[in-house]
Amino acid sequence: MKKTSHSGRFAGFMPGVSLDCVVFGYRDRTLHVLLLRYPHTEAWALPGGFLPLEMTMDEAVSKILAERTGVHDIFLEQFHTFSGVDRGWRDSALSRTALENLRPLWTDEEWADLLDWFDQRFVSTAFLALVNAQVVTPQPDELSEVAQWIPVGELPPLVLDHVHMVGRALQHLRRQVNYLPIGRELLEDKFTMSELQALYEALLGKKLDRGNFQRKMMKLKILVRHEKLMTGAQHKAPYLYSIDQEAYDALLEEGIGIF
Amino acid sequence: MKKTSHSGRFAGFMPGVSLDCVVFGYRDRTLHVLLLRYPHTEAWALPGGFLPLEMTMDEAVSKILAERTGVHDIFLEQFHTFSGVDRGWRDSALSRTALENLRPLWTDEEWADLLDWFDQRFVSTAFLALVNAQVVTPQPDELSEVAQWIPVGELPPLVLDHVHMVGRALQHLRRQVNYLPIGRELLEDKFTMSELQALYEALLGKKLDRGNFQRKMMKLKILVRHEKLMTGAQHKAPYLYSIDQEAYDALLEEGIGIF
DNA sequence: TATTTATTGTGTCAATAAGACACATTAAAT
DNA sequence: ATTTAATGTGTCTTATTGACACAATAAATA
Repeated sequence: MKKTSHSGRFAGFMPGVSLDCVVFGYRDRTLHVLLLRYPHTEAWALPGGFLPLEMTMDEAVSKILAERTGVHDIFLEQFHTFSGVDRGWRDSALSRTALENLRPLWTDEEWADLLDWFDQRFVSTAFLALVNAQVVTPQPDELSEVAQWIPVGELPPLVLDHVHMVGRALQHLRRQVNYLPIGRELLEDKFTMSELQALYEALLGKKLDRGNFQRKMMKLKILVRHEKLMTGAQHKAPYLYSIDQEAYDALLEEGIGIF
Repeated sequence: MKKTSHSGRFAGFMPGVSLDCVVFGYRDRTLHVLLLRYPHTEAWALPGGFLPLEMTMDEAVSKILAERTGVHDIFLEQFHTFSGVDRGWRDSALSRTALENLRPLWTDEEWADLLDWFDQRFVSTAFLALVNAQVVTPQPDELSEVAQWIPVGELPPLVLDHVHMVGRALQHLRRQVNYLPIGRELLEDKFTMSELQALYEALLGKKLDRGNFQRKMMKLKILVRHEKLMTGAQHKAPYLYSIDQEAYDALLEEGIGIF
């Protein structure tokens, strides 16, 4: 197969093709997104990167996420490919500044190479993932100053069309809820019923009836009840539950409609 | 924005990026796919093409479909981006032959240019559409010998990973049925209830109860009943129905769960 | 003309699910 | 011992689903 025409640092990547990750994390009863901040700016971005010639997107996106944030071994699902005509780093002041602040990291030659690469229009395929934000602590890479969980309701300025990407990812997720029992990836191994309910309420953006929620979840037969959790709070101690992996997988096969 | 490095015939396109259309048509109570056959071969393909630098994918895919098949003004929805490492025309004997049979159409110079272009690895975003196969008659373009409706159950050999694309499109469609009342695009303006039922059965691949189907569709309040259809057959004449556009659009806003 | 045939519109009935809310339980504070 | 706040569970009404029955009817047949 023909080699790309780009040389230097980016010779091994498909030109004009990029990947971005919308990683949702759950913490403090709120849905968060994993964002990177570029040095010396207010410009944040989704973790993303480019497609190596010898990798599929699914392979590449896992690698990119691990390299840029340290987050690894999670399930990423493609949800949309963004192809705006002006999808390029030169297009907005925000992304241009973010790029220029990286200047000190490279030699003149590298910088010219890099500018050339970033001057392209990129078509970007976006992936979606769910993790437990209490357990997963992202680490920024050399390109970013901060890697952080940000509540979806309080998004800072993002480069390119990344705000739009987060919106589409949320929309996709809310539809998914009807097909897949979500929770395993976002919560601790053991959790209370009200924690699970709070998660669904955060995802769906609406209140649910407590009694009905409990009945509905138990009828799925994927929850196992464990010992009670003694929090020290002045009320009845809730049971802890966990997800039965086998039953869960079996349910995924059929697909279900809840809510 | 930086220009692509390709010259000649393909200078105006994003390198390594392509688009494909899975157009489903309904006819004879069977779901069909629109396919093109390349000259002097048994190699069929989905209508596809490349992404012009100045177009979004949504704009480009409509243009491509119109140019390659004459099918225009239909709603195409992106459903997946395929990124196999070996997605290239040189990868399989079938697609290589299909390409070589086009040799007579070009001069030596054009041919070299073309080979160079087709030697790339392509990342392809696939779109999905629904039309009434009785009304829409596809016309092949200069690259293809035949443009034809083929039943989804009888797919011929397809180039690249196009079989896989059709499979994913079908899967996507079956999930969509749960959210959107499909039918408007696939049937005539007026149709009988059993025609509508047959369509759903073709899409879902399973039989549905006649009485319950009728009740369920009527409860959606998007069907308008018209005069009876006198076919001349020896049985009670069925009513004709059509879809109330306003009610239909309103329902799309909310989203529904049926079946 | 009366009867048969194939298909259609609608009705019924039991089983199941959804939504709203009530009530008793319980760990800790008072 | 009583109160408090949250939890587990039950109940009741209303919708929804799935399976099936039955009458209506346009044309063919006798």
